[in-house]
Amino acid sequence: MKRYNPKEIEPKWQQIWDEQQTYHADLASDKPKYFAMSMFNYPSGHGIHIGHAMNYTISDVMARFKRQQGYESYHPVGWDAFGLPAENYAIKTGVSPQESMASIIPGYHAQYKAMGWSNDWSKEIATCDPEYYKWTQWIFWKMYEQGMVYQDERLQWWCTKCQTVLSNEQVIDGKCWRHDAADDPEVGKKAVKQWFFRITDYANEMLEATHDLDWSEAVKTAQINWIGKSEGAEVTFALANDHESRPNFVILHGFTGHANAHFIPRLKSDLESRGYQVQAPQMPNTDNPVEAEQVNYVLENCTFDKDTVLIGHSLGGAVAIKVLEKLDHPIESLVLVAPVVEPAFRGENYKNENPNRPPRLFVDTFDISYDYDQIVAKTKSRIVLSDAMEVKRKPYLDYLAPKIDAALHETTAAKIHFTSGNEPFILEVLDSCLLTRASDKNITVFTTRPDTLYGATFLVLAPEHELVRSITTDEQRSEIEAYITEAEKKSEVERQESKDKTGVFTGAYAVNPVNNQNIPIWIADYVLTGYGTGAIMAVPAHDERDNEFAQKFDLPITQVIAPYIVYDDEEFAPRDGLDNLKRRTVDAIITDGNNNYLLETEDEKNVHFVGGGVDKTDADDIAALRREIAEEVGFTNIASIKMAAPYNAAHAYRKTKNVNQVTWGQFYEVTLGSLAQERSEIEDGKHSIMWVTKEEVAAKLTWKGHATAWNHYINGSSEVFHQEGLMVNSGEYDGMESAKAREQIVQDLEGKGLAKFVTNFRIRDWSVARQRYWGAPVPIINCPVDGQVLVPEQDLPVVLPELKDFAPSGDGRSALARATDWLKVDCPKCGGPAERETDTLDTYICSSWYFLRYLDPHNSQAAFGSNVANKWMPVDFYNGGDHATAHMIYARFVTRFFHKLGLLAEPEPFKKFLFNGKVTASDGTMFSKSKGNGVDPLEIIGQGYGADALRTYLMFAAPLELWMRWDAQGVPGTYRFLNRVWNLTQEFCEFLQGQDSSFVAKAMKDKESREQDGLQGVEVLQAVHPVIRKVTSDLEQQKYNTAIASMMELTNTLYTLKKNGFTNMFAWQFALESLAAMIAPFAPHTADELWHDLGRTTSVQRDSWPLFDEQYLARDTITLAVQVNGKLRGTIEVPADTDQPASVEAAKQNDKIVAYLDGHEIIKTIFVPGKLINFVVR
RNA sequence: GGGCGAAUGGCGGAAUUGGUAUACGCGGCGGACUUAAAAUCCGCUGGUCUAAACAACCUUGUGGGUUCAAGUCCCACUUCGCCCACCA
Repeated sequence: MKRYNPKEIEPKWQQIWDEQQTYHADLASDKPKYFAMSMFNYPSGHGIHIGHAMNYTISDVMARFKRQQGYESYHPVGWDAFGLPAENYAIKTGVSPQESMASIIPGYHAQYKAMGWSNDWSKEIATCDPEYYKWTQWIFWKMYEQGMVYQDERLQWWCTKCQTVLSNEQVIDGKCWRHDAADDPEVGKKAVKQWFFRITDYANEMLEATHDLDWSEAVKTAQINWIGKSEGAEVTFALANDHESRPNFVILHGFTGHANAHFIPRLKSDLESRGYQVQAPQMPNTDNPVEAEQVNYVLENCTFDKDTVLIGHSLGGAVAIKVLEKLDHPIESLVLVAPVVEPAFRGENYKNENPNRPPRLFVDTFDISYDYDQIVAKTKSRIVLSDAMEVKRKPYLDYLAPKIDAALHETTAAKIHFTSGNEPFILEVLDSCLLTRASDKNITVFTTRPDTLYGATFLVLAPEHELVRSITTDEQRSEIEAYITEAEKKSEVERQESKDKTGVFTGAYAVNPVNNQNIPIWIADYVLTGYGTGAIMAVPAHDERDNEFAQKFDLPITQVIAPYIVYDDEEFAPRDGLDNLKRRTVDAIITDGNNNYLLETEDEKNVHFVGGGVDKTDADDIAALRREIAEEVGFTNIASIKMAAPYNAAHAYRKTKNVNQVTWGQFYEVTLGSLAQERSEIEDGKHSIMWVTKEEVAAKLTWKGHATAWNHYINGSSEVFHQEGLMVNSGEYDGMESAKAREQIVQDLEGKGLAKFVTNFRIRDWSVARQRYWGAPVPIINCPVDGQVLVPEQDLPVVLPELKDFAPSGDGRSALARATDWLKVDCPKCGGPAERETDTLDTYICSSWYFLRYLDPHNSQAAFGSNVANKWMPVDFYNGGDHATAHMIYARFVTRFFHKLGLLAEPEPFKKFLFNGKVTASDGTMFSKSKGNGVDPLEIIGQGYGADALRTYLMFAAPLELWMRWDAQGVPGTYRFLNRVWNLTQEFCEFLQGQDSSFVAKAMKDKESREQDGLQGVEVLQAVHPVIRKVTSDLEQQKYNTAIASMMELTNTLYTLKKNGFTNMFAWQFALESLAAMIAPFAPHTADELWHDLGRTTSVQRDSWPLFDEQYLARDTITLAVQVNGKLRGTIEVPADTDQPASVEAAKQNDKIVAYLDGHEIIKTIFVPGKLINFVVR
C-alpha cells in the first residue's frame, strides 16, 4: 500500500500547480469573485517564521475554500519593501537596500511555495519597485492637488552627533542607536517641518462607517477609540492684566441733563472711592452735532495712556470715538453707555434698515462712519456697549449687537461685551471695566464638561503651549524654563510612566468668563499639547487629575455639581410644605460631642437631620442654620459649626400632587454647647427630637438624601464626583441639571463670543514623510522663486537615486541631500534652478493602497483601473495579527479618498477583517531571536511532517482570534489524522482494484442496481452529509478548529464503518472524495493526491466542494434525554417522527425512569422535540 | 484609570445560543501486531466512594438569583488576558 510521505507528494504537487497555473486568478472571469488576503509581508533576512505561517494560512484556507466552491478566487502576494530596517542595515554594512531586497525576496518565493499557499505569482508586487511607488507618489500628488496636504513643525527626536532626526525605535535608553556609548549625549527634541495628510477631515465619516463594518467588535472598538470623538466646548479665558498697572478713567458726558446730573457724578465718585484716577472733563456745551471743538477740548485737557478706560455716555460716545481716532496709541477699553444709534435718531424703523449696510453709530447729521478695525486696534481689552438707563433703546442694541459682533467676530470675538439693564447699570459698567479688563491675549480651552465652569479654579497649559513664554512673569521665568526643558527631554512613554503630577505656576492669571474671577495659570505635562487646544480649565472638584494636582499644589477646590437623589411618586419625598420650589438648604448634623446625634422626628416616615431653606433675610449659611435649629428643636447654645459633607441635592416630584421640589443642601456638623433646649415653643409643635448613637443613625434616617450625606460624613467622600448631578455654586444655573446646564452655559457664552460647541477628535493628522533614504521620494520641488511646486504628473515617478552612503546628510535631511545630480533640478514653473524635496514617504502610505494595485499590477497609465477595482473591491477577507488600528485607518482613509475622487465605488476596503492571535512559545512568552526559542516552519516541514500537517495544526489548535501556545506534540497529532485519511483512502482504492471492474462500474453508476443489491450505504452517507454541512458553515465563519474536529470525527466514524467492508462502494467513493475535498483547504497536497487516487482527473483545487443532501442529515431514530426534576436519569431511542404523547409514554416505560417516577406524582411534563423530556414530580 | 473579553479535565479547547457538559486533539493507562522498538490498529481516561463495576452524589473561578432546566441569562465578588491610556 502507498505510504503517506509528504516529502514526496508536496514538492510534486507544488510543481504541478506551478506548471498548470492552478492559482492564477482571471480577474475578468464571469465567475463570482472572491478576494482573500493577509497583511503585507515585510521581507527581512530571516525568512518566514511561524507567525507568517499562521497569518497566510488563514487567508489561504478561505481562498481555497471559495475556489473549490466555484468562485474565481484571488490570493495575492507582494512585498512591503521600503522601511527603516533595510536602511539601518545599509548604513551599517554599506549594502544598498536595493541589493538586499533583490537577494532576500527570491528566498521568500521558495518558502511561500513550500507552505503550499495558493498565491497568484503572476501579479506579484513590491513597494520599492518604481512601477509601484510611482503611484504611491501619485497619491501624495493627488492629495496635494486636493488640498489634503500641508506642512507644519513638530518636535522630533534629534541626535546632535548625527545631526539628524531619529524615529522612536532608533532611540534606545535615551540615546541615539548609533551613539549609545557612555560618553555620547542623550538625544533631545527639535522642531522639524513635517508633511501631513488631513486625515482628520475624514474622522467623522470614518467613525460613522465603522459601526456597519463586518469586523469583530473588539477591532471596531479599537478603531472608534483611535478616532476618539468627544463632544464638548471650547471656552475662551481672557488673560487678566498684570496687577502692577491699574486702569484710569476718562468719562465724557452726553447731552441729557438728567444723566449729566446723576450718572456722571455717581460713576465718578464710585470709581474714585475705589481708588482709581478719574477725569471727567466738562466739555464745551454745543448743540448737536458733535464738533471738533469738543474733541479737541478732550484731547487737550485729558491724558490718555495704555491703561485708560474711555467711557462715553450718550452722545459723549461719539466724541469718545473721534478722540480715539486721533490718539496715536491704544487704550485699555472703550465703553459706550447708552449710545445713540442711527435709526433711533432718524426716527426710522430699524427693521427697515438695509441689511447690507454696515452697522454704525450715528449722531445727527454728523455721520461717523467707523473704521471698526481701527477702533479695535486702538482698544487693547474690550469694547463695551451698555444700554444703561433707557430700556426702550434695548431693541436698537439688540439689532446692532449681532451686526457689530459679526463684523468683528473674526479677530475680536472676546472683545465685545454687551450689557443691558436698568438700576444696577453703574455696577455693571464697573464690572465690565474692571473685571473683564484683560490683556489682548486669550487662552482657549477644550472641555467636555462646560457645566463645571464655575468650578474651574485654575488653568493648566501643556508645557509646549505657544503662550507659555509670553505670559510667564519674570519671577517665575527660570522655574518655567527649567520645567519646559525637562518635559521636552522626556518621551511620551516616560511622561506616562510617572503618574505623579508635576507643574509650575506661570505667575499669570486668567479671567473665568462666567464669574469674572481671576484664576492662576499653571503648566503641567499631564496636559497634552496634541489634544484639544493644549490647555485645560482645571475643575479639581470633579476631575481626578485636576483634583490630584490641586491637592498637591494647594489650589482651591470648588464643588459645583452635587450628586442628587430623585424621589419619585411611589416613595416618600421630603416635604416642608412648599411645592414646586427650587432652593438651597442647610442641614445640621447635631451632636453632643459624645457620639450621640440628634434626629428630628415628624412621624415615623420622616426622621431626618434638622435643617431648612436659606432665606433672603439670612445673612449667611451659618445664620440660617442657627435660625433653623432654634426654630425647629430649640437649641441656641452652639459650641462649633463646621462643614460636614459636600453638597447633596434632591429632586422630588409627585405626579398626584403636582409637587416638584429641587433642593441642594450643605451639611454642617453642629456641636451643642449645652443640651438644654432654650426655647420650648418649637415650630408648629409638630417637631420632636430623638438622640441616637452614631451606629443607629443610618438605620433611623428615612430621607435618602440625608442618608447619603451621613455616609459622606462618616466615611468621607474620597472619590471625585464626575457624574451628572445638580448645579450648585454656579450663580444663575444653581439647581439646574448638569446635562442641561452644559448646553445652557455654552449657549449663553456663545452669545458673548466666549464659547462654542466643538467636537474633538483624538486622531491627529497623518505625518506622511520621513527624513530617510529608503522610501518613495516626496514629489515636490522647492523653488526659490515659486516655493513648493508639485513635480508635473507626467514626470512621475521621481526615481530614488542609487547611493553609496545611506547615512542621513547631517543637516537634518536624508541621505538624498547628498545626491547632487538628483537634487538639482529646474523648477517646473519658472525654469530656474531649484532643489528636490529630500523627504521620503511613510511606508504606511505604500501599504494603504496595495490591495488596489494587486488588481491591476501592470497598469502603467493609472494606479489601478476603476472597472477591475469596482468588480473586485472590497477585499472579501482580510486578516493579520498586527496593525489593528493605524494601518487599517490609513487604508480606509486612502480608499475613501479614491471613492471621493470617483475612482472607486466602494468607500471601505475590507468587507471582513479578522484580527487573528499570535503564536507564542509553549511557556507563553514571545518567540524571539535572542532567546533562540523560535520555531522554524521549514524545519517542521523538513522533519517529514510536511506543510499539510503544519497548516492543519495551526488552524486546529485554537480559534483564530485566540493567542496559541506552540505545542511540539501538535503537528504529529494532525499528521496522524492526515495519515488516517490517507490509509483509509488507499485501502478503499485497493479494494476497488480487487473487484470485478464491470461490477464496480455498475455499482458506481447505476442507482437501481445499487438498491437491488443493497449497496446504498446509508450509514456511510448519514455520517458524511452532516459533516459536509458543518464544515461548509464553519469555514464560512472561519471556525476552522471545529471544522477540522468534525472531519476527524468523520474519519473515526468511517474507520468504525470500515469493519463492515467497503461493499457499499458508491457511498464510500462519495465519502472519501468529500473528505479529500474538505481537507483540501488545510492540506492541499494530500488532498490532490488522494483525489487523483480516487480516480479524478481534474484538480481538487477548483470546483470540487461537496454539497450535502438533506435526505441524509436526519437519522431514522433519535435519542431523547429523559430527566426527572431536571436531572438526567436515562435516555430512550425512538423513531425520529415519534410525537409527544408516544415519546412521553415510551419514557415512562423505561426501566430506569420507572424507578424514579414510582411513588411520585407527575405535576408537569416538559417535551422538547428531538431533545428531551423532563418530568417534574413531587 | 478607561474599554473589551475570558475563567470548562493533567493540557489546547468543544457545547447547535437555555435543553444529555467535557466533542476533537494532546498527554496518560491497558491491549493487539512485532524477537524487540518505532509506526499502526483497538479499548479506557472529570472527581468522591470502590479491588473493579453498578448505584449514588459532586463538578464549568466564588457566592447568590431567575427557570421544569443554567457553562450559557441576571446581581455581587475574585482572578487573568488583551487593547487604549494623564484625551480634559
